[in-house]
Amino acid sequence: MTPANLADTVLSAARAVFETRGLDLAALPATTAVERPRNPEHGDYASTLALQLGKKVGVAPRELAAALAEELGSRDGIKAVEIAGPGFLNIRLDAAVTGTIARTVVEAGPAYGRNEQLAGERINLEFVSANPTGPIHLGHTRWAAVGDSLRRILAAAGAEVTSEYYINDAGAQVERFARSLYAAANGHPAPEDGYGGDYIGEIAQRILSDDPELAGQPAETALPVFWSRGYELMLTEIRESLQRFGVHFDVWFSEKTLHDGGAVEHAIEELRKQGHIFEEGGAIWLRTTDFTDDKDRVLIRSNGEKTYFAADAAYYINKRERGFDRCVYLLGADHHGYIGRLKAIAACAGDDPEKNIEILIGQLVNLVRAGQPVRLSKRAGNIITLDELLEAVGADAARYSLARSSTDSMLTLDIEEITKHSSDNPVFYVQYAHARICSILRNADDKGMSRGDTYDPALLSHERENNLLKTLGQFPAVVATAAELREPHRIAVYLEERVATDFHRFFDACQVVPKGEDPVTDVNVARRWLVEATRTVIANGLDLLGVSAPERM
RNA sequence: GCGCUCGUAGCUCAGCGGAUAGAGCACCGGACUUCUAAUCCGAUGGUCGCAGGUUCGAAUCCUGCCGGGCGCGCCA
Repeated sequence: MTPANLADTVLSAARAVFETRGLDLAALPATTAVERPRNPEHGDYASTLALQLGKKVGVAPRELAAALAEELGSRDGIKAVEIAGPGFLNIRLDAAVTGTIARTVVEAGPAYGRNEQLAGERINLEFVSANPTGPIHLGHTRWAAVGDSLRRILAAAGAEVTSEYYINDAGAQVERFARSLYAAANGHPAPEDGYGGDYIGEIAQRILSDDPELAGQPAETALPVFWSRGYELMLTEIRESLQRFGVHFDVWFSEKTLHDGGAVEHAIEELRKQGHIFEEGGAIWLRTTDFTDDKDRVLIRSNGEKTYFAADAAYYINKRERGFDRCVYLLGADHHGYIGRLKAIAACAGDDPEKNIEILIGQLVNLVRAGQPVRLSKRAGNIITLDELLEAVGADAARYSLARSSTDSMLTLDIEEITKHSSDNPVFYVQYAHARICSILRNADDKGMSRGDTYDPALLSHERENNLLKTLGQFPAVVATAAELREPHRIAVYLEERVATDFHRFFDACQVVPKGEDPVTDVNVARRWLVEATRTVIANGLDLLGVSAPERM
């Protein structure tokens, strides 16, 4: 029995009690959950349903709990139900019930943990979207890791997800980039408003090696070439960096195509139809203050130029026209001022800003080494690049470290700590559990100890087997919660503090493969099921984080 | 000034209203002749920033204050 099954049982028992006593069935929630008490004396699972409902229906919580306990106690698989404190229900299960979780997990395999919570939802997930004017750096890296995990998690929850990278290839930034390349190619210092950093020189040299004549040519003819070649080389480099990081984008969306294809004009027409466009001082405005913005925004400046905001609006409308129900934006804390105006775009377009658009804000990341601020990057000038981070710590450690904590909290990564190949490093703690299991399974196979078709779940009765089984049973709920709250770190915390911990403790106390010449017992076989189930959960969980599950370490 | 966000062990961080607030690092003490010791077992370490409020119950929700980070353009 999984926790979800038990929760259903609790709810159905509550319904029975309500019917018997003539209580208001409308007070019952649609779903409930059971929790795992920290204190083992409080049973296998606990429910707070009586506490929550007591007041609603005017029955003392303890009295309601007593009735629920009696009803629940008669259900299959439940050994005992006790009432504690103000009305907690502490539930104990029959010995074999928890043991069946291993079969549930093994049979589901890679699908274990997937759920249908977000089935039917079409989600556009936009993240990173760094300007193609320099390498991906630390500021983007947290979202690369978290965004890609979120993509996997939302998909596991049944959503149809498209991950998207918005390329800001129109406007002044890329022009500055081109001018910087041109200056570097001619041995001049970067323009006042241009880009510094060694990569500018490197890219300029690559362009020159293809076309050495370019250096001497006037800006008029050379700049367009530096623009297009520089853009191409930079974007390729960005794609390759992200690929090395294991981050996948379904769509690379060019801002320029938005302008060239008339999407901005189209968007303004759509917004005009909704009645939120006005003219003032020769400029075209969107009255975002009709909704959640603190000031109105210019779409077309009085000199005829479209603003970046106009492209934002056009992009949002484009996404909706491509059929996405929900447009999710992952932005750094330095962009939190955009929430109001982005939501206002959706509202001005006639959408529901609470449903069709969602903006997630993540705090910034600091890097230190042994407690000291990390030296500045040579390559990017004043920031650390993703490539440098990858070189220093590797993709697995980098992704895990970044995905491990809530994006609400500012994160300080210590390079020294995450490069340690030892127990100091949480990612290895989880990966090691997986490698250990693979080793056990190899040994079992060598001994001809197969899993077979079945096992006796009652034999998995050791306290540490029980804890591990109950932990494995929580995985689908953890995935569902991570998807619902857009919080990938819950997967990492669960793997680390629950699964890997419970597995290592189990391993320490319970022999899986018989020692020496000992015969294979039914207990050994049952444990093999448990170990395979554990391997499945760790592999599935690490996959959601984009971290590898090694078979050997 | 206005707005967003964070404040939990020496450090880095968990804890979507539940029971005695957790983990890793650091520090101290134990456990390997047999499935991986990158592990396990134990000890130390807390006014959950402060003060009120909401309720059976608050680290969690509300208000105020203090402290850190960030943002407030016909810039991109």
